Amino acid sequence: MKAELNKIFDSFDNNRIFNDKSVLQSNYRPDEIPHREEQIKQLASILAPVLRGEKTSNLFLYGKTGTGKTLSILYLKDELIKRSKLNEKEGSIPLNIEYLNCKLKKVSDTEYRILAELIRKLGGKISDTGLPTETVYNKFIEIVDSKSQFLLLILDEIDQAVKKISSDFLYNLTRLNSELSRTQIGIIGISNDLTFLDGIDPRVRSSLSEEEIVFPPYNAIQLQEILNTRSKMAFKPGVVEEGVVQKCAAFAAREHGDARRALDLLRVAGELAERDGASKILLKHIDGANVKIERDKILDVIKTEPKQFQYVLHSIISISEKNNGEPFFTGDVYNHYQDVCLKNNSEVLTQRRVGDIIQEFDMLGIINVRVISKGRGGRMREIKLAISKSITEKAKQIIEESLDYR
DNA sequence: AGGTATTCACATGAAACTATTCTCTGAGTTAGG
DNA sequence: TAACTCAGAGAATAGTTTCATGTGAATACCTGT
Repeated sequence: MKAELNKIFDSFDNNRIFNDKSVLQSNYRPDEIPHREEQIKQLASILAPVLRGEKTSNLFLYGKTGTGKTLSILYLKDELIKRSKLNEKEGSIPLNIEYLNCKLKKVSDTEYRILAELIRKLGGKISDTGLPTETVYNKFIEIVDSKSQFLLLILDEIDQAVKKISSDFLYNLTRLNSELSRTQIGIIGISNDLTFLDGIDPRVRSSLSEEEIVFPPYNAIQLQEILNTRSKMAFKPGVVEEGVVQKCAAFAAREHGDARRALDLLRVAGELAERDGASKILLKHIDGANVKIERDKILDVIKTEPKQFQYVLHSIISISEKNNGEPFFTGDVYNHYQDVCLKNNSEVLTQRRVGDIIQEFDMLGIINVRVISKGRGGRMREIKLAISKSITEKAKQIIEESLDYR
């Protein structure tokens, strides 16, 4: 045993693969952002007026995940702040830029919490709950207006937030300036969803997206370049086998040019190679990484789902196994789910709710769902599992463990 | 045959309810001067 | 009299339930030829 352990530790000790793994992690911010020069220039020209103390247009950034939106805006934020420090002189109005990701767990997805988080970032104190939203607004205004300044609010993944909150939130945001006397606020929204603004009140839309910038996906060649630069820093020389980078890029290009995904692939492939004790990252490690990422993502979701979701999912998996992958319907799931609940002495949710849960699994990509009508046979969702057998097995096991099943 | 009307089995939407968590307020209690 | 405690009122949220209404197409039911 000891010998084995030592062997494992040794192999990690004389790490032959990684030089600096953090370069491949998603929070790493490179000095250069390749292939985004155009967007950054646009951003800069739109935002530059703040340096002269003029109000900027509100701005909206679009682009799929992993197209460098966040990276670019953060880069520009730093540059602007640097520059405004430089320009600072008597009587000039200070510039403040705050970045907030609306999707983070602690921010969750309520108007209240977004504001509270902003207040905290601005140095105020506010409790997590219990106060009327009104109070939080007032506090926010008070703190922003306590001294004169320019404030740029960067709201990342704002579409996620608005999905949950009513779009009144956006309306309130756009009106904020009229409530403030000494401070000017500019809003920069970031959204993954290109159609996001379609369903929004036109007045809000026009004032919120006075300017828009679209971040197109990277193509395979651009991805390769990005990967090459990073891999030079991340790995020791010569460990990346010929074609590995190309393959990573190709995988990610297929997924709407998601650079984050490509970097993840490369990193996980490196980790797999390391664990294998291999001296090089081979093509097969990429395939392994692809599977592993997918698997971890899904299993992680399953683990964190609440009890009732797990019962429903277990039912879905059981039925799917019985049906040999043939699609089945809402009613089947509900019946099975009822049995499961009764057997486990758990309360039984209504069909209405279970329907919603099924839909949420669809959104998570665990199942595929389609509403079909079978004429007189009724109208229901056709359900198919969207994950491979090895994952369902594991998922079932996890659920049974965590629920003390049956 | 061709055209309506029905009907099934849910989907989808809105509103209301429940339990929990948190703040704030003010009454009552306590300890120190 | 100041400091402390503690119950009760209000708010917000997540997760539901209840009630109401909507839906796509296979089938049943007509209709006139």
